[in-house]
Amino acid sequence: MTAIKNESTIQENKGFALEKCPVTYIMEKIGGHWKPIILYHLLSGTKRYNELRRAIPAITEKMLIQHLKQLESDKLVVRIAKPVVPPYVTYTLTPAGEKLRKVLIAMAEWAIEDSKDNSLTIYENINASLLQ
Amino acid sequence: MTAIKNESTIQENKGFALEKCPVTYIMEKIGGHWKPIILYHLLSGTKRYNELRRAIPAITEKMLIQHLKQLESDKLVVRIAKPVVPPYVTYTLTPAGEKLRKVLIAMAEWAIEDSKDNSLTIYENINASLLQ
DNA sequence: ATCGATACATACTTTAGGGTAAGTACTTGT
DNA sequence: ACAAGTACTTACCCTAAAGTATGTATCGAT
Repeated sequence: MTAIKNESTIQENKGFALEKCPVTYIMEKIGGHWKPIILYHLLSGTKRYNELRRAIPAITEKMLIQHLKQLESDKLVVRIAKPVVPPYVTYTLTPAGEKLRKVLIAMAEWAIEDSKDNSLTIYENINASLLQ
Repeated sequence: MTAIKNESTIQENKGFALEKCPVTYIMEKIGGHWKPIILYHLLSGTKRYNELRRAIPAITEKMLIQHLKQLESDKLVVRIAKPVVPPYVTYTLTPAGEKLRKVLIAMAEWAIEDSKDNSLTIYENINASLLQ
């Protein structure tokens, strides 16, 4: 109707959000489905490319390498390639990446607790449906 | 939980990942661009729908309501609607949602530190009330 | 009588993320 | 001779997520 959606430039708003909201900031760095998983596996130390692949069987090679490159350009991991054949490439957390440990561990802890609580409520729901 | 048998290798792998990887689990709940931001704003207490809108100017109404509903069905927030006109609807963290405080604060703290190190933008310090 | 405020709903379109499948280069093992 | 292992790269496709733009219900206020 007469309502003119006045969301001026959404880019402007996004800029504003990025300036003021740290959660938005971290989402730009570790958002997406795979990045936290990759980082989580790197918490236990330097890993070769194929070690990561095997540790995360559901990821495709394209996704793995793509996100590794993004993490590298965001200075969260370091890529070290030894000039040998066959290739020997390792990925290691930078100090900034290491500092994500607190975040990732907090995530994992929450997940473990929540999945416990949730399986309880699932059982409750099953019981409830059986009682109807 | 027993994995659902599936012909697809990918689905099987995803099931495996979900079973074994808590980080994957939490990504299913708070993954995506907007959810952590919404949850972060709810840390400071119950908010009306429009309060959230104004707090997150970059989000569209569709995204906001969509994610609020998902968060509700994942038992992370509670929606309470007073039967009045004009509508009065509030969103509050559940106990499970409250437990995300550690995760979200860790995220925010990391973001502030990292952005300083990158000397991009100096953020204002987090609202102290969020840290209690 | 229309307006504005609230809290949504919904049809449509666009975009970005992710998946599939194939190829590359180089060398050791059989 | 050729397969196997390593660490990628690239072209193509498909879907799910996100954005755009509207509509809806109700009431008091102007």
